[in-house]
Amino acid sequence: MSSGSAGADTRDGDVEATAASAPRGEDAAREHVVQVADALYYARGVQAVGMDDLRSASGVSLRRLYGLFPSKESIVLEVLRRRHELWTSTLAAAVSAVAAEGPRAQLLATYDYLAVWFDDDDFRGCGFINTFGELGAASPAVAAAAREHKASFQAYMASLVDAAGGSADLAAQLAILAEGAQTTAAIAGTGEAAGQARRAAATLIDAALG
Amino acid sequence: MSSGSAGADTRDGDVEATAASAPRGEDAAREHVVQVADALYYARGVQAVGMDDLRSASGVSLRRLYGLFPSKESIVLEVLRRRHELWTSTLAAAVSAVAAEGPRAQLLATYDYLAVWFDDDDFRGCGFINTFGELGAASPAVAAAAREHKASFQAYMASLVDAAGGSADLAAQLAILAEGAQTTAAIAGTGEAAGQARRAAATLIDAALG
DNA sequence: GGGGGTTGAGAACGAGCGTTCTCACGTGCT
DNA sequence: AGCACGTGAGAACGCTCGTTCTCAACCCCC
Repeated sequence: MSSGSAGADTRDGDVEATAASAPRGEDAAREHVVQVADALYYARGVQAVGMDDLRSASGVSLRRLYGLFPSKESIVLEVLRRRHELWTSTLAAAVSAVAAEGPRAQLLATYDYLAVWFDDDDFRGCGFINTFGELGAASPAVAAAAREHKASFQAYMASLVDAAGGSADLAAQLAILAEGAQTTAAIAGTGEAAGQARRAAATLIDAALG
Repeated sequence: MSSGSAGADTRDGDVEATAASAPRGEDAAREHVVQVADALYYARGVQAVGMDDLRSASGVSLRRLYGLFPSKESIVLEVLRRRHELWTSTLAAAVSAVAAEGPRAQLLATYDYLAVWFDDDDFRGCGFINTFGELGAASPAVAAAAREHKASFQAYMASLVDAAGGSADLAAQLAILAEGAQTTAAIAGTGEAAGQARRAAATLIDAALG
C-alpha cells in the first residue's frame, strides 16, 4: 500500500534533467498526476473530471496514466491520502509554531489555521466531506478514507486537549466546532466561521480548565 | 419493493377506480415523484440515480416524468425545497414543544432533535451538504439552495438566541456546533456528536447568559 | 361510434464516461 | 544494424446517462 519505492522497477534513472512539465521518473510522475488530479477534483468534483481532463491538465497520456494507476478510483484514493498528509502536517506545523505559548494557544491555533485556509480563493470546503457526499454511498473505500481522516483529526485534538488537562468530551466538542466551521465557511462562501469557532473554542476551554 | 402503493399517501380527493401506485392528480404525482426521488438521492447520491431508476421506483413513466418536470435538475431542486420545508417545520415543532421551559431549553432542544435524526437507520448526513459537495461546483442553483437552507437555519437560531438575550455571535457559534455535529455524525457513522454538541452548546449559553 | 388528447412502455439518440487498443516512433541494448 | 520495448497521440469500445421520439392503447366528450 505504501506505494513507496519498495521493490519493482524504480531503477531511478533520474540522472537526466527533466524536460517538460510532466516529470520523468515513475514516482515523480505519480506525484505530478496526483497533484493535478487533486486540484481538479477539489475544484470541480470527482465525477465532473474525466480521465481525459486529467490527461490534458497533467500532460500525461492515457496510456501512461493507466500504467501508473490501475483505475480512476485508485487515483481518487491516492489524492485523498496525499491531501490527508498535507493537511495533517500543515496543521501540526501551525500548532507547533505556538508551542511556547502553551497548550491553550496550541488549541486555538487550530482555528487560526482554519481562518487562513478559508480565506484562500480556491477554498471550497473540506475535500473529504465533499468527496464523501459525492461518492461515500457508492464507494466504501472513499467513505473509509473520510472516516479515517476525521478520526485522525479527532485523535490529534484529543492529544492536544489531553496535554492541556482537558477531558475527552472537550476534545470532541472542539473537533465538532472545527468541523462545523469548515462546512459553514464552504457553503456560506465566507471565512467568518473560523473566528466564531475560535471564540466558541476559547469559551469552552476556559469553562473546562478555568 | 417498487414502493408498493406507497401506503397512506396523503388524502386523495378523487381516490377511486384504478388503485395504481402512482397518484392520479398532477400535483399529487409531482409530490409522489419528489418524495421517491428524495429517498433515492439521499441514499445513493444524485448522480448515482438515473431517471430510469426514478421511473421504476416511482411507477411514473419517463414520458410523464418529463411532463411533470422539465429536467432532472429541476427535480433535484424540488427535492431540496421539500427537504428544507420538512426539516424546518420539524425542527420548529421540536423547539415549540419545550417552549414552556424557556428559551434555554428551546435552544438545547435543537440538539435533541439532531440526536433523534442521527439515530435514524437511514441517516446519511445533511442532504444539503452532501448535494453541495456533489453538485455545488457545477450547479449554481444547487449551491444557492444549500446556502439559503443554511442561512435560514442560522437566522432561526439567531431568533431563538435573541429571545434568550444572547448575542449574534452566540447564535453563530451554536449554528456551527449543529453543523459540525451533522457532518461528524455522518462520517463517523455514530450519533454521539449530538450529545457532545448539546453539552458544548449548554456551556456556551451559560457562559454568555450567566 | 369515433376522433382528439393523454398515457405507458420502451426504443432511439447523442453525448460523455472509464478503459483498452492500435500504431508509428524513438531509444537503449547487443 | 537489428530488435524489443516503452511511449504518446488518439481512436475505439462498451456502457450509462438525460432527454426525446414512436406507437399503440385508452379515456372522455360530442
